[in-house]
Amino acid sequence: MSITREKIIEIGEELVLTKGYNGFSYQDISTVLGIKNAAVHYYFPSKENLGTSIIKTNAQRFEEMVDNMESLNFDEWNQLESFMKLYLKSNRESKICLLGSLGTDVNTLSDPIHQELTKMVDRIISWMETLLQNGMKKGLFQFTLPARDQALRILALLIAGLQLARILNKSDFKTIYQSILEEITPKPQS
Amino acid sequence: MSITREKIIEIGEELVLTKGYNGFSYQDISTVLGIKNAAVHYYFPSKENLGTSIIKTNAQRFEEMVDNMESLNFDEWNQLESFMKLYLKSNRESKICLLGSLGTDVNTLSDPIHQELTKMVDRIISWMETLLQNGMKKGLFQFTLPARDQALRILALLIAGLQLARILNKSDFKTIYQSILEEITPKPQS
DNA sequence: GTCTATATTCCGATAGAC
DNA sequence: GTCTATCGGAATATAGAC
Repeated sequence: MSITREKIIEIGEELVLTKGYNGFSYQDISTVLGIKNAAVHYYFPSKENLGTSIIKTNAQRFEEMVDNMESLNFDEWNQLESFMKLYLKSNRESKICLLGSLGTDVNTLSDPIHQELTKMVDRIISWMETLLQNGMKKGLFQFTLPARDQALRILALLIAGLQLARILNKSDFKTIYQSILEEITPKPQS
Repeated sequence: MSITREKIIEIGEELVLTKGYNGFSYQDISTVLGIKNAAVHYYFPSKENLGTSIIKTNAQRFEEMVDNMESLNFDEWNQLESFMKLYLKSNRESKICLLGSLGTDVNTLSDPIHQELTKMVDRIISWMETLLQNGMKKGLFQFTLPARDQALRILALLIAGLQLARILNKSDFKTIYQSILEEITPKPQS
């Protein structure tokens, strides 16, 4: 796997998270690398190829993280918190979430990239659903909704939290972040 | 105020909500109106002018709705539900929220439009904060967070709910919608 | 005041050089 | 295999016709 190819994906992802899929061009990428924009087309013939690769790379990173946490025997609480900390990092860097960014542009995306996006969201939701379910059985979490609905809520709060924080203030994301943890923290019996 | 001008804003808003700010062109608008794209520049010299007008029109509509609900003596619960029903309608029409759409593209927007966006989000949050505060005093709502934090959460859930629903399924927004109402519904003492 | 013809820049993409 | 010169078209925008 070429190093240039990897850098293109990396820069492309950064651009999707900062300027949006329709807000950047091959030029933006090639300038950073000091090459002509057409050179990017060698690695990714169309922007659709690049977009798909960005999502796939991101999805793969997610799977590796999950595998890692499993092999390190992270409990459900720590797994969820590790996932959420990715969003804390994005907030610090004024980036938004890949899912929220592409969610805005979804109607302008071709089928392959659209499908890849749907697949990734499905995967994350179902991962979190299982995590919440198992964590609740152990008493690590407490919530009343069906686990999938609770997962939907958490993901939605993270996604729009980053968007709102970029418009308003970074601290607003931290507020939302904290409220998520409180939402699922087991309450002592009264 | 010219009728063409109003139609341009209307079509422009629709396009921001379906394809994103960087996902449509003056051509898209002029084609619908059966004129040349340059005619749109007569009304809005630059896309920045159009973008600003779209936000201002939207913000004005919000203020009119609030005024209306006040004069009709809507209680806080009905006011919040009316606001949220706007999102139900957007979900049916597969549109996302203006705030979420522009939140993705915010780094590509020029200062005037960026400021207009910030102003509108600030206004909505503080409106909802007051609403929640007053409604809680009357016993219409129940929540433990500071009112502004609770408002942030509700807005975030609505914004990302629409984005996720467009990627996954319309019914996922309804799930989130319902969960918001449950989140702030007063619980009977046990 | 309203719109069109036209300019300019930039985009994604191809053909071909090295 | 890697990259550049270049194309066709679309984007925003101006100057000027009616």
